[in-house]
Amino acid sequence: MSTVRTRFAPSPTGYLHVGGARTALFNWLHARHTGGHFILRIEDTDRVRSTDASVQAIFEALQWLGIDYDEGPFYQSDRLEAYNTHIDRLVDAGHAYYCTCAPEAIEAMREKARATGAKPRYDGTCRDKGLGPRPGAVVRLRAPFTGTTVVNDRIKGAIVFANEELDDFVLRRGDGMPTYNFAAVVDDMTMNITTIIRGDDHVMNTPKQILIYQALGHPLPEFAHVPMVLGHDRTRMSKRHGATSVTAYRDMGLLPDAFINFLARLGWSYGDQEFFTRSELIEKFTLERVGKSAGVFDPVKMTALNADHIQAAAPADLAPHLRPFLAARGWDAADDAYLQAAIATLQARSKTLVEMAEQAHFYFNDAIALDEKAAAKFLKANVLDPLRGLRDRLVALATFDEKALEEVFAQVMEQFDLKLGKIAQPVRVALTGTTVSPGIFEIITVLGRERVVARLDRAIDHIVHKTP
RNA sequence: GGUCCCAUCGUCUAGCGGUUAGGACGCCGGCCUCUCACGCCGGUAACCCGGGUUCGAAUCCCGGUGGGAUCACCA
Repeated sequence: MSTVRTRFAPSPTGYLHVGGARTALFNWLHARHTGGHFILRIEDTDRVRSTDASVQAIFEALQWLGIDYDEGPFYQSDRLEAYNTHIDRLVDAGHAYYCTCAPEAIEAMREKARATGAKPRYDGTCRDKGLGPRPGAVVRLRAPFTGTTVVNDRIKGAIVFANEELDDFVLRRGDGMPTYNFAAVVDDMTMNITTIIRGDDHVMNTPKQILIYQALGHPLPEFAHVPMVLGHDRTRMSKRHGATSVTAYRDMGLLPDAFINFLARLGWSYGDQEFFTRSELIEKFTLERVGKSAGVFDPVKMTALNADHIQAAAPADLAPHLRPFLAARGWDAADDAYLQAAIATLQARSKTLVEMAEQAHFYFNDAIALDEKAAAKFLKANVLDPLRGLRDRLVALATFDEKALEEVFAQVMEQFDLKLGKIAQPVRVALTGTTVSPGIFEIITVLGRERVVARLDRAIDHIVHKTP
């Protein structure tokens, strides 16, 4: 059995969107699972809509997703020679022919056909004229009128098309560029692609492509059409459903591993399991377990999965992902050990890296802003002495760890007859400026004695000056 | 409209003739607790409809309905 070869073949006419990312992912997973090769090919035969910025955007998105390729990127625009030699083969063999019909004329014949309820297809005016190459002429496939073409899909099973539904479609445009269907077949053929995994929206192209394979006398690859990703209104996902660009999810603070986990589970399942690491995905992914029906993209569930991944990750692995978000806020996270310690306290309370960065504010801002309401409620004269007592004991503490801290708090609580809640909240406000944060002992330990004492002093000062 | 695909809780899904139809997200209770979270316990909620086949259908077949995709010298 020959080794599996899959490919992702986006057209660079915009950013990489969610559906494309999932197609890329499934191709990649199938290749990695089987020990095959994954190839990247840029389908830029549309000279008008293709842009270099889009190509870069696609690279950037794939890199973030962690989807690497073994061959490529190949550009169809570099391969015109290959398409032309195959066109010549087809014309010489009589499987294709030159056509000089004007686009307007063809549109007119389609209109007419639609009006009479007939199929809007090319009428074959040039089919038997035996025309040779000439400027502006297109090349059409001589397609069969009768019979049937069947797609044996790995996901959907056998799909039968009557050939009379197809017409002599264009293989090469008047400007010499191949059409999508032709270029895709020539490329898949010459790149020895064994398994074509792509979106559902391509099934209607498949019989046309099969006809081309047959005309070229080449064995068929396997096809696997993955169901669509829908928006909340069950229509194909688009801009009006919110963010569709992959990099937008990066910027929202998703972890790439969480994102691919979510994408994989949208359409693919493995029993009751929801959480998959990247290597588990590779190990367990098979086309057999890809479902047949389209699925709605649920950002809430995606975020929940992201929270699970954040919680399961090692702080050291999270740090590089969090850094850009800290930097964007102008915070200095150069101290890696400090950053990781801070992360460890935030993992259970962050659904996204954005949330984590926001909650990390007090770790990276020594000039913390005291929330007005919080200060008014908790930094009052009645806690002045307990805070002072705590401060002095902390300064005197020999070992500054959670165990010692708990003892110190216990002493202060007993001395002033306070419950932990009564002292923890004022301290929390003093250290973070707000009433919400990780556990009080955790943040004291992470912040370290110097910062803690300085902030307690500030709070004490605040009480002294703001309170009558 | 033609052609093609699809159909289990609101959503993602498990199920591949016999299950109290399971899990996850969400939502609602409760517990835990120094705040917020995490976690834990419990609850809510589904087989699109109609015919067959079968001792027995969510599972197989047919029809309907609904949704989606596609009908280019775009990919």
